[in-house]
Amino acid sequence: MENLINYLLQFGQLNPQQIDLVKDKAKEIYVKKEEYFSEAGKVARQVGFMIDGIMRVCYYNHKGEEVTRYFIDENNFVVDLNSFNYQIPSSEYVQAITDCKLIVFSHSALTELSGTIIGWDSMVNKITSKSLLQKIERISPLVAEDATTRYLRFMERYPTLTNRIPLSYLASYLGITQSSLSRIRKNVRL
Amino acid sequence: MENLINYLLQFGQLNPQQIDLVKDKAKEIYVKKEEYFSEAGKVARQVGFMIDGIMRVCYYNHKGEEVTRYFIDENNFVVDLNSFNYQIPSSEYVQAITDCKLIVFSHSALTELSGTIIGWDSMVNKITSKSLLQKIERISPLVAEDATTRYLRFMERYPTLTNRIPLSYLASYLGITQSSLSRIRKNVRL
DNA sequence: AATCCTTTTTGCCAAATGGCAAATGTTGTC
DNA sequence: GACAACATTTGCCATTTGGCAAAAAGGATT
Repeated sequence: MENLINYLLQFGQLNPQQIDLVKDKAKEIYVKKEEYFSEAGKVARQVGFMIDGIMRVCYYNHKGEEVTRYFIDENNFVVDLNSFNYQIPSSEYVQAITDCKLIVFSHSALTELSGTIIGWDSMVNKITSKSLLQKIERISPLVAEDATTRYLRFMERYPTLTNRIPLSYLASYLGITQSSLSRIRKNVRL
Repeated sequence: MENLINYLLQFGQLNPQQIDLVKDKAKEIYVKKEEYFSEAGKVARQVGFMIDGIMRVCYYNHKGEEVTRYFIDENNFVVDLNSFNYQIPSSEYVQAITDCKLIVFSHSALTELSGTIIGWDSMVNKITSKSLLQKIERISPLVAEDATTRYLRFMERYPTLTNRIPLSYLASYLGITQSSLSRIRKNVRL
């Protein structure tokens, strides 16, 4: 819980009372490996803050292939924003890659915090835009660089992850086939 | 100006008084083709709402090549968010592709609106996250699909643009070379 | 250890894309 | 119209990546 509070304090001020308000609304949950935090076709009910573990966001493209859009690790929020904000059915899946522990808030809890804490909206604003911009920064270079570079960059960003996730997830994230990734790995090892 | 107000009203309510407040802070400017709306190394001073014209956001990758990250057309906000929000030097360029007319707000103007209009932050929130999500939605498929598909999708999204922008901008946006794009065009024409 | 199942690696060849340079086309200026 | 400057297309060939199927490697269960 302290992790979450520290994270929030980076984006604005909260007095002890307000911190208690936040804590009151928070709930700790666990999501087992392979299970979904939110699913396509359903409304995202909660926003989560990752305490432990890794998740991924994926969808099915027009060819029916599963594509991993991004990975989310500790000390980051995980949420299907479009679905959560407007409480409409989602078009993507958020799935635990490892066993995960997270702190969650329901939609109504956040609405209440927004009404109770002055400056809450501004904090949410900063957190949202920072995290979305980060995602863009991460995806963007994937378009312009060759596959080997993309793989190397991924290893820099998620050094501990590279060998803990299925090859297929990583390949679809990088926009290449499993075999290509396997070959690239071989070359990089040499 | 009406375009802007209508756009804003999609994301929240404003009474006539508040609309006047917004209009008071707004300023109309023109940016000529090829000129920059904001530049790498400088602090983004304003956020703009595109009335007329097209801009692009670009940066230089580690190989020194110019890469177009995205295009912005009419009835959308254009801003280097990271630089503008924190008033820090930017790392990318926002450049007019055609002559542009836009309505702009300074950073301080927005701060004032945030303090004056109840619900303003929440509107900004919605607009920001919607537009960033849209960018992600647009970039994401570029990673997974082949070059021809990317080009066709681009034409669907920006039908009027395809033949008005330099090949090089579009190629770098799609993550391919100019020659490849030229060849793809030829094939598509057939 | 033997079996089954899944994931990863590999081989083979085809298709897509890149790199480079020359040719062609376009635009604006005098 | 002639020219220069710039943008686009094309040819040639090398490199990268994909598609498919078989082999190898790893994991879990009995």
